[in-house]
Amino acid sequence: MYEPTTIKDIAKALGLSTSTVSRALRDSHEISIETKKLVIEHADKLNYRPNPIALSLKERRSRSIGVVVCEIANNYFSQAIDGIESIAYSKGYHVIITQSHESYEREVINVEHLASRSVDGLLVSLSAETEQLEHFIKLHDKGFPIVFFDRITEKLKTHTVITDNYTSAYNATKHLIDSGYKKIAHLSSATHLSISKERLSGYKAALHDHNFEVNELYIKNCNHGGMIYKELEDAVMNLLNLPDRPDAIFSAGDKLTVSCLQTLNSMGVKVPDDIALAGFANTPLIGLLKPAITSVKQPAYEIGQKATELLIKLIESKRPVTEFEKVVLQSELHIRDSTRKKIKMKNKV
Amino acid sequence: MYEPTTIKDIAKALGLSTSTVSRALRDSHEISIETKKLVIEHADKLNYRPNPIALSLKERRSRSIGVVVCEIANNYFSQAIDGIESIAYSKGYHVIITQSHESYEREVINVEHLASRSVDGLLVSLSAETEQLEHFIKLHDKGFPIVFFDRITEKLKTHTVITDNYTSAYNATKHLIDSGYKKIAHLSSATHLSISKERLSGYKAALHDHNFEVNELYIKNCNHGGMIYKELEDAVMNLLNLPDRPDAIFSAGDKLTVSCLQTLNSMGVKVPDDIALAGFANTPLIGLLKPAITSVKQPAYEIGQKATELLIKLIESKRPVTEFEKVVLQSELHIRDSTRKKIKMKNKV
DNA sequence: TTTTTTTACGCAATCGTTGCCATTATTTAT
DNA sequence: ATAAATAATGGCAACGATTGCGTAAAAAAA
Repeated sequence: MYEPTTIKDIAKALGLSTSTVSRALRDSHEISIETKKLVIEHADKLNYRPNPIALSLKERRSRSIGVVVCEIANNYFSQAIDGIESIAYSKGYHVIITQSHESYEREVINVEHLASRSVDGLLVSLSAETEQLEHFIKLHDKGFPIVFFDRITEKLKTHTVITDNYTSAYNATKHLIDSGYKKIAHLSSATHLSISKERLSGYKAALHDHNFEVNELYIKNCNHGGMIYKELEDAVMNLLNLPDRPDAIFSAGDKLTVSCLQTLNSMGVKVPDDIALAGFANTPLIGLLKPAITSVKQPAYEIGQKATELLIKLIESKRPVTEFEKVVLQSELHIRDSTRKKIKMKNKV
Repeated sequence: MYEPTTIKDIAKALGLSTSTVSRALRDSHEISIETKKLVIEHADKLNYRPNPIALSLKERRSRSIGVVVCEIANNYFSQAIDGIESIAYSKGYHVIITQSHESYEREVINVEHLASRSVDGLLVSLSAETEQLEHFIKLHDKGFPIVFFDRITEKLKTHTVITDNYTSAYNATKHLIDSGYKKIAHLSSATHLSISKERLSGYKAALHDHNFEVNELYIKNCNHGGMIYKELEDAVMNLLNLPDRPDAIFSAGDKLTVSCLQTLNSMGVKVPDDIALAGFANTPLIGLLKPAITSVKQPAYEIGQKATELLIKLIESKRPVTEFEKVVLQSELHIRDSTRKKIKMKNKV
């Protein structure tokens, strides 16, 4: 029912060949000025737009890049996507966004669809469920351009862009220590994710450097990355019911941090008086919460930009690339009410 | 550099014609079982995937739908997109998401790119800047399937899906009145948007039904839909500096509601004691804010689903559709601290 | 005037896939 | 034994746009 104008329609209407029309539209020097004018006028009148599908088929590229993230509702990712778009559009690429919803299966489906030629390259942040990487390796081995950001993997040699998770976690933990908290718990996402590992080691290092013991009971992982509220709630409950209850929680993700506060609030646990809370979070609302939460804010926009620049470089490179960059950007620690200094009971201990 | 397997590769390797291979893969009855087995095995080995671009070119459809919203960082829209995806995937369609960032120009670019054949239909929520609708009318006149949701227009005859904005606004305003507030201001998005108009009339109707005068000084519009913080801040400031300062604000959008609270907080204005606040908002964080905000929660997920169902029906219809639906879904009013009952000073007035 | 150059265009192949028709070989009916 | 039917496959065109090559006519040079 909907029939866009093609080059053929113009050719037929003007009694020319399709090649002439094509060349006239591309302003070739071997077409007379009068014919060009005629063709362009007619194309305008018929509102002609070249069919990008036909072009893709011919040029074997679509000038678009695919994005695979777990959830666009997460502010970290929506900011990253804004960064991705800013670079992509400026270089003439379109952006196709897909969500894995932390599901391995969905990730595979999205990747396969995007890659099978509708997209020139992929920007990926792995889902919490993903442990198998075959779907990426298959493509990567054939030279298909992929750049990982945020949740990356070492199993493929390619560009990666991340926040300095180690330092970010170290600083947040150190801040809790400096504020007088002694029993600091750590709430994180799926154990096998790169971000979880890096943040965990930053947390441990800070404890270690300040002569604190690492208590394994204080470390809780949510394997669904907070997608399942119950899982998070159980983890928090578990921490609260510990015989030696922690006096602070350092959480390692947007969703975790917010849900953690929600659980604490709903249980009537006062933050920071009963328990302090600091965590990774990119929500602009974080400062408006009750209480305002001390947060690690990642440079999501810049991460998206950098990842896209690297991807486009990969796509447009004439020869196979063998040298890969690992870009590490710094985060900002925003100190707010949820980690207010603990009043030290100096003479009581 | 990246060369996917084609039907030709299989044909050559097996000494068959491309047609035979094609038919074997589609399990045609006119291909012998042995040949089929041979072809399928080889296709598996070479990890063959049909090229969707070639298919699109041939079938003149891409089995994908385009989405144009102002901002995915807005929870209303990310929830709507989840609804869109749920239906689209179940019917075998892919979803391409684009953002207008409330810019008319960007909207036009996105629409033209999506429509010029990379997409079978469009789901649209208009940008705050959009007043001209030529870019949609051109397509619509040619029979290109478009469904509007949320910010709709009457200038095109097509399916639309919205929240009952009138009733939602009416109820929120009524709630403020019932809670004892007398001077209720209204903060809204660009005046020409359908949502603004409908919400404004609901607000006015509630005032009218309770014998309140409509004070035009109490009605503020942000023509950039809250994208520019300064604009919103000025509007709020303006309300606060009015000689007869309002005692409540009813705001008409996710971003507006939250930014309004932010401005009030930063100015040291107490909510609800100095001024009450109720507004449209779909952020799950709304209840965690300080104070928790009374909110109109729209059925964003369902709106996305319904709009997608209608669009796919349009796409797959054999004959031109002339009867269009206007689906109106109800919202939920969640009453929270920000509109706590005003203590009536009975004998003092 | 004849030869060479230039101008301006058309033809056909290409990208990957499928649909239609033709062709061959084999089987069945007469 | 011959005609007809069936099975299994190949060949070609088409989808829309681009492009190298070929060529006619016109213009320029000899």
